[in-house]
Amino acid sequence: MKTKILYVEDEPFLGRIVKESLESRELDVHMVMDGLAVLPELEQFLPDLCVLDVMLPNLDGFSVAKEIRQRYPHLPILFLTAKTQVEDVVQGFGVGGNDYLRKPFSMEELIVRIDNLLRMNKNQSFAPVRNTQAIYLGNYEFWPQKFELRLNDQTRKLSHRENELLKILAENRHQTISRKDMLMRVWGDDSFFNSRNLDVYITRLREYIREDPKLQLVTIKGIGYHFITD
Amino acid sequence: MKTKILYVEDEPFLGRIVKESLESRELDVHMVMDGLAVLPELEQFLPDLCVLDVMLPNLDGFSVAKEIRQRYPHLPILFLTAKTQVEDVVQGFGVGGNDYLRKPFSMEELIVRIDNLLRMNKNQSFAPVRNTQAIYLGNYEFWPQKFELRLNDQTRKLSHRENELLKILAENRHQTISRKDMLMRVWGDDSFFNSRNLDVYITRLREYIREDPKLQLVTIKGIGYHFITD
DNA sequence: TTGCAATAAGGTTAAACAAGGTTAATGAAA
DNA sequence: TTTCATTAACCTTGTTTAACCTTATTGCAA
Repeated sequence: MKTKILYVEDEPFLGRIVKESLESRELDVHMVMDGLAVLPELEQFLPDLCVLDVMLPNLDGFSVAKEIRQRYPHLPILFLTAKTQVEDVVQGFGVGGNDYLRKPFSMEELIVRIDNLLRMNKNQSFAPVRNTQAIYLGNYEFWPQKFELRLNDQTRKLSHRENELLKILAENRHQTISRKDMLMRVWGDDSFFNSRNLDVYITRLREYIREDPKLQLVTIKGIGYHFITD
Repeated sequence: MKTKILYVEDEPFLGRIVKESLESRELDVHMVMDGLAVLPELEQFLPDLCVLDVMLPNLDGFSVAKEIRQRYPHLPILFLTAKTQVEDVVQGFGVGGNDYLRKPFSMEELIVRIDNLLRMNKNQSFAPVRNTQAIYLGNYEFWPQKFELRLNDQTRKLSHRENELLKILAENRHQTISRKDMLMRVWGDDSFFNSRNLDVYITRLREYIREDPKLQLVTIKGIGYHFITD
């Protein structure tokens, strides 16, 4: 499957050139022209990387990045902007950006920077969970697109929330994941009630993975969880 | 423990300014002025990140980067150079660089870019304990990724704080570790209450390792602790 | 130099508190 | 009307705070 780029740009001219240029490098590019359209598209498309223009109608690129970062802590974000002031760069990294390229830029440079971010991120997250492949968790097979968790020849159907949560845990196994990240990605906010909700789902997932004692969902009180799979 | 930066720069003037500026941000900076001196220093110092000037005497920055990359696949490398041609940028990423900043640059921008690389790399660097499996402490086995401390066939689950603290002690066994370092790494600050907190956890860890009299957690009053494991 | 406070640092234990675990009941949607 | 998500109630555990005790270090007088 091709690497997927979500490209947010409101200048149609520049947009088309960049999009085509990236596509000619075997990247699957979706372009969005409005800040408000980014999050819905993101959830649909599940890209491997975002390229964001900063000046956008309705919702500026920095705000968009903040929202993205809340839900997807490891998704690489590259800003592409005419703002050349150092304060803008600082702000860009401050809201969770991972690179910042000033306009005008050369396509070559954009490409090597994209490649670099993808390379750095490869072992992180996100990317693993997508296509029709299974994720192996101890003796279990987890099929996130099918909402299924298998052990030998038993298959358990997962609900939407169960599936989302297990996906996040699986993507981030062997790292500590904050409760906040989980809440933002599964529920979209981290209010008190959703927080107790998360506890309920953690209990349920622990029950589902109980058959393999190698799988451990360790609580880190006050912080989050740590999923151990071997 | 401070984050360590290896800075390779042959212009003494610029070098001093950048070094001091980074040090004022609580980074531990070693500066090297010759391409050939980089690898030995690297192995000694084991930095968390390298900042490389490209034009160097004896061995240029790109070649140095290639060597570094061979040995340390995940160590972040940031190029800092007067070369502004796109081909140079492409080459920089091609040899394994992770960011490329053109001279003249602002200190602010360098700092946010360094922070960004460190943040992105957090979970896969080559720091001493992270990639290790078990750490053997006398008759005990300590599995920091699993939050487990084993003796023969008994396994004790450690809490987050217990685990962090034992990790620091284990990493620094046979050296004196200051209370301040421990507090900063486990609690993030060294206020009075956390300080008493540390005492409580030290007591607890002493109880956990009591079965092997070779293990001694020696108090050095007014300074810190010294963990003896044989 | 010895001996003896005085003080500060840390040790130990238990209580208080907050975070999360568990289970069941309620509510909403298909 | 069954399934899933949410809310609620009650329980367990880790972390922090507090109180009291022990040990090292310091300063000073004999």
